[in-house]
Amino acid sequence: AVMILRSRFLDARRKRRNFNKQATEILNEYFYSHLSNPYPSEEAKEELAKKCGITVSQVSNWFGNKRIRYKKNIGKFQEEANIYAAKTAVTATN
Amino acid sequence: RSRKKRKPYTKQQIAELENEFLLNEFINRQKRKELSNRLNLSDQQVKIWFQNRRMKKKRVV
DNA sequence: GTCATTTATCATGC
DNA sequence: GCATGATAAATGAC
Repeated sequence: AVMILRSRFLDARRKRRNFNKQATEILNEYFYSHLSNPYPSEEAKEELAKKCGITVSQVSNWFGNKRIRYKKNIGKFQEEANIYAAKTAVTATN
Repeated sequence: RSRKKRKPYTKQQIAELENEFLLNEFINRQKRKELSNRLNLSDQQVKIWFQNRRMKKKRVV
């Protein structure tokens, strides 16, 4: 019983903290501009990690969660998809 | 062929798997069979558990 | 065998 | 009360 409690306490990686708004923006921009193939290469992950101020593993976690949750309920993310689609469209014209 | 649903193992099962992992990170067929039999897990499940466990160990930096 | 994934579950934030 | 990030089973490429 003590071991169980200790193992859970040591599992501090699970003490989650939300990413800041800027990092989420960057990740979403990449995701929705690569919606047909949302699998960033190792180099792309490192670049995203650097921009967002997080680790490569955290980038992988974010894309893993995003892909499955988007696939499971596309309707819920429709509004969000439109926002970033418009955003990338604007930057493309500039 | 449908994907098998992920089912978390019990504390008892994990405790015994971890204990065996301390002895040797690579389990042989013999021990694997006896361990899977004792824990009511398939031979494949024990094999996969050790693979994932080695990845987890590597991940801790 | 490793290793990037998929999927469900867990733990926390708010 | 769900959203979100991290972890635990399970699959598949290689």
